[in-house]
Amino acid sequence: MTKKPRYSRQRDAILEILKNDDGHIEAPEIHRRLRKIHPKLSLATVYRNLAQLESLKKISSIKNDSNINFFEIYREPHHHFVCEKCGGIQNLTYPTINICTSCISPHSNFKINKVATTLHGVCESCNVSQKLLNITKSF
Amino acid sequence: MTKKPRYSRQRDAILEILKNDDGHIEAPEIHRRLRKIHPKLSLATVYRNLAQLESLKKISSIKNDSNINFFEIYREPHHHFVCEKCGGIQNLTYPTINICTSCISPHSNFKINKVATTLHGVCESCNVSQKLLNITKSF
DNA sequence: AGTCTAAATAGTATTGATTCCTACTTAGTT
DNA sequence: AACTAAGTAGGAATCAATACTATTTAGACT
Repeated sequence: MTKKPRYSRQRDAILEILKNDDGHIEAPEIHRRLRKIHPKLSLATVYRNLAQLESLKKISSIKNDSNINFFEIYREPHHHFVCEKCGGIQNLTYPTINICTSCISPHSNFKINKVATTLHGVCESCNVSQKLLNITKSF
Repeated sequence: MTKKPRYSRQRDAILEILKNDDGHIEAPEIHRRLRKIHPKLSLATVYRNLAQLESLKKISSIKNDSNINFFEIYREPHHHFVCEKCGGIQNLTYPTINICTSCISPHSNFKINKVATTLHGVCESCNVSQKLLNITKSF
């Protein structure tokens, strides 16, 4: 149905960055990294290709609480942890829970494309530095 | 710890709107509705109070795929359905699954504040109108 | 290996929800 | 009644993301 997109060096490089990173990266960070090799790469190109790659299911995206979009290479469904302090995102490595598709069945005319379970809170490193700060304050 | 905020007619009116609506409302829509009674109400005031009410756990918010924030009166934890077409949000009325807190236990230094499960797809009314459109096209 | 064209890009302008800023108003305490 | 810290109105600023436009290029077809 959807035609295979034409090759582009830029898109390839963007995908390569995401393949070789096990974290979640923002578009401007991808842009920054690639500028070292492709000095003329435009940020708009990064955004356009990320959107295209996502619609091709080669990558996936998740937003933190500040609405900033983070990208990762496509992986089997999993959950995310979003830090409210630093805005960072981490994958949670425990079995996915496939609960929703059956539960939604009463709403038979809905079309479900994605089930996302996201935990919001304070990540390990922010939590530790918060504790240290509290100790300091108590003096 | 946190001091009780001073009374404000505006904040009260915002909370009242949300109490009397079982859906999910955007800030500008709340602003629009209240302007009829409070013609001088500022949109910034609406946003500021919504943020405050949320931190007091009196309301909760959820973003659709276009990053638009929707607000509802605080209810027991439940899941949401976000429509990719119209951007609308609906509550899913089936038991919440409390899976995550135990699964996250290996990450003992994390602080978990919220577990959000959100389904993304096409809602009933958008799905129906899509089907009608396809029938029309086939002529 | 040259021509053609739709897709992709670079660079910049624009958008739009949300937040910031500042002078003014007001709840509620003394 | 005066005081003051919290709240407000109105408009400016922010900033991630998208739109726009002239230029470049993948890759198909002679």
